[in-house]
Amino acid sequence: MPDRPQPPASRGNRRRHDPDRRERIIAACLEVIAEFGVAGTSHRKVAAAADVPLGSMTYHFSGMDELLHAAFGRFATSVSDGFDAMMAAAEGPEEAERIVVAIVDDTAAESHRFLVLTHELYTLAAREPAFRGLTNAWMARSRAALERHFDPATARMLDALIEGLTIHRALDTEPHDPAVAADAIRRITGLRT
Amino acid sequence: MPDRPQPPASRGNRRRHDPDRRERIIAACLEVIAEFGVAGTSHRKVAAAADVPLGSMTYHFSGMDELLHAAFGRFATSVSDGFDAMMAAAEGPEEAERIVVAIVDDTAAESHRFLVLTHELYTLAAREPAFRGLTNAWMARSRAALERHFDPATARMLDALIEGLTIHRALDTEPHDPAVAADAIRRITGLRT
DNA sequence: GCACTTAGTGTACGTTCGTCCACATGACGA
DNA sequence: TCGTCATGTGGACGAACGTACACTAAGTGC
Repeated sequence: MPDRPQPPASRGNRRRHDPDRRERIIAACLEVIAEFGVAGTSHRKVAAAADVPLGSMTYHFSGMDELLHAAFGRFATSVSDGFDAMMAAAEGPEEAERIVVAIVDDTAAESHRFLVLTHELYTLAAREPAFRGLTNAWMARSRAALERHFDPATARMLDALIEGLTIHRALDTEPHDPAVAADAIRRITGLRT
Repeated sequence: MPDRPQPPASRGNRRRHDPDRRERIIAACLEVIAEFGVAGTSHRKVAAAADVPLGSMTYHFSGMDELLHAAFGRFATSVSDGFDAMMAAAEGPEEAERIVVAIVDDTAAESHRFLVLTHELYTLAAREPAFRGLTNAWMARSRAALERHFDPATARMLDALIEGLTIHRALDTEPHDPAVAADAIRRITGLRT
């Protein structure tokens, strides 16, 4: 039998020292943004999602902006990592092109979460220069990854095209002919696969 | 000497019947969104910007969603109108291509407002299907405008490319070589100007 | 000019928000 | 074991929010 009164079981026996706390908050923040948008994100919702006390929010982050910055930084980095790894795995321009086509198809079809988070970030970056660093770094890494297989100018064009194709595919409710995207990419790369 | 107390002069002697009121609210709403984002838009801010009483908000619009829908509808329509007019003015694919290149250059350089509002709309559409109708109609009109000069498949590709180029140009802080965008567009159209 | 309808408004309510700070708690050297 | 310190917390506070509704003002037929 414990000699101190137990904290309410529902809150759980939170250990005081929790080294992953900050990371958990960031992860929870991304989930909240994905569900409610930046517009609907609040310290309270994030705290609830991460199962941490409200006070932890201002303890770990100076304010909403810092939290958003950290969350989107993590998001952009992880997406960049994934893209870079895929490009690194390709063994030549032809295979790289095939992978790019697959990415455009898959992104549009599957990942709603990715789409929402990306746009929330772009929207933030469009208005507040403080978030431009994030998008800049992301774009720079995308281009660098593409430059493994294409010349710099083509890499830039491809990067922009991927962006536009992904957006239009995702937002359009009518079904798309996948061949159109593949053809567009081929016209940019100039490869005759 | 008036027998009734005057309303405060600062608020002005608002006429009761004001047929443009709804439109003024919509216009003010767009300005608020451009400045504070959807996240920072409230009935109160819009009412202040439009110089109408708070009660007018719920009188003219059932809620924030309806207001946003009306505002973005107006925005998308006006942008579509502009683009369509420009395409209609072009006298052949070569001129159309030149105009498209100019649009990409200008949009990135000048219109911060356009960029912000566009992304706010996309973000909304990405999360809430209720706003997809707006983006769908917008995209459909863009494609139709391009189809004045290009075949349907090329028009789709061009539309997506314009999107991507505009975004990347606007968000990138490093200066861009305009020739890259022009070259990308040429690769898609296949024209040898 | 009066009675009645319609259009529009001011305000108060309950909710949710971010921030703050007095305090509780675990870590740790003596 | 105890005292001290840094870490972390709970709850209170004022500001801002959307909504609802009793009301005023303008329009309209007589």
